[in-house]
Amino acid sequence: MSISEQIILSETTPEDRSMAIREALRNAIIDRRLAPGTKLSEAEVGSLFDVSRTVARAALQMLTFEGLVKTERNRGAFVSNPSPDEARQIFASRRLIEPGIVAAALERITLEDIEQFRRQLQEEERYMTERGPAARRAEIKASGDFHLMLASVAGNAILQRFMDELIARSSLVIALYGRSGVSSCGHSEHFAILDALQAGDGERAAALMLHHIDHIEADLDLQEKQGLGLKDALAIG
Amino acid sequence: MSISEQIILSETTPEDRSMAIREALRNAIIDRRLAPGTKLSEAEVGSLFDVSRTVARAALQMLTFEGLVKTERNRGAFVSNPSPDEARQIFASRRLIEPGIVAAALERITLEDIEQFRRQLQEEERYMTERGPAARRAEIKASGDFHLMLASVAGNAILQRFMDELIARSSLVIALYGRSGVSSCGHSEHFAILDALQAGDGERAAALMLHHIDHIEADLDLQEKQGLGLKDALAIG
DNA sequence: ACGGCAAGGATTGCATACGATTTGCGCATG
DNA sequence: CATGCGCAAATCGTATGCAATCCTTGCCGT
Repeated sequence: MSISEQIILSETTPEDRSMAIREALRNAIIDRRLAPGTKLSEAEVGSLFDVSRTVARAALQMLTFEGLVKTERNRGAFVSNPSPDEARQIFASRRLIEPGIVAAALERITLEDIEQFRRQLQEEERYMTERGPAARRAEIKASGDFHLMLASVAGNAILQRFMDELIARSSLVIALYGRSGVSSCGHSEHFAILDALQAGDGERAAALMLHHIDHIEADLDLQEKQGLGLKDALAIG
Repeated sequence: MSISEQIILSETTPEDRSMAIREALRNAIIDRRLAPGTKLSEAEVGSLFDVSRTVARAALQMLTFEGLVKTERNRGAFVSNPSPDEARQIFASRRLIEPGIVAAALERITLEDIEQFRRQLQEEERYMTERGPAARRAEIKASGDFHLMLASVAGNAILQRFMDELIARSSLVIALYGRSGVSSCGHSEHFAILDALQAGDGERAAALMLHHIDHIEADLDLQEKQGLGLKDALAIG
């Protein structure tokens, strides 16, 4: 493990430290500071955050439930390395859910919300001008945030939680299989969706969202890359 | 807590006992053997299943993630008492997801699957003839199983997990707010959906599924019945 | 008589200790 | 030199102990 920053979470939440650790690890994973396959030993996580294994374990359990880490009995927890097939399932799920989210959001969104969204998107535009892995990570994160904000105004806590998981895993997949400037096209599409919402055209907004997801997935290179070594050896041998 | 049967899970799974406990509690909750609001103390659960608080706690954590129990810090875990609003969100989510599941299932379902489904449905019919709370619980459970089986043939593990949660919470809601013979109409609708699937008519199957969900929700009496026991006592006294 | 308050009990939150299981390495041996 | 066996290190799974927190309830002052 190589989290450069020893994150101080003493001040953040006096309660539920495992939640804070989950959040920190979650961010590290979807930012790709923790590479897929990285081992997350309970003791290591615990010492990094200066807590006992008990609470570290709880955090890892939560992440396992979210599908961001895979736990093998008596072996440990590892950052999830989603297969292309898993990636396809993730996007299939999003295609199913997000149009509905858009429709629900249309019912409840206010002008203030839309203003807020626009400010957020303009904020993101700054990252697009920059290059480098840090900027790319910020892009991926911000792009996901748009979808999450949309889910939050939809007013359905359950769907919001589903989206939380889907976006997190999508970020992981994009970081793994992403090809190029995902966001350059994705960004304008976010604006287009907002426009449709503002115009009250749910039909169009949903269609745009579908296209948007298609574009994101189309930009991926979903090839079986390094089949865990074992499969490579078997296939080659 | 009053789980009559002290379930023996020593033989079931030599590994991951917390998972077995989760399963047992889960069944008890959706079968309504554990009433909403029931306190699930770590020590009590632990002693019931003859494990330490640690593993009991893990099981409760998982159930909390699924939304079947609500945990209050420093207070304990309680069987979830879904509000009418939560119930509406659950069914809204199902309306969003299940038609997509039907469509996906259509692509992959085999004749054997359909045969299996029919056998299952006929099996359920036995329960319908009986009366009493036990039969009602069995009905609710079986009715949910149909949807879960459908999700499993859809071939999307993520959606399947979402449905797992939605069905579990639906069962809880139906047990809480259900009015009458949910299944009498629901059952025939299951057959109708199967017929549409066998005919390869995804359009119709999805529409039938939507109607089916509508019917289930329509049969609920979604009034704020926040008794909490206190008000019960007051009303009676 | 009523409202605030403090002591007591119960329960969770967390840390640590111990046993179980797996992995990897070294050594003996063919 | 290759191979198989066995031991040791590491890590997880689980139990239990202690401290912190919250609720209850009885008490006292007003």
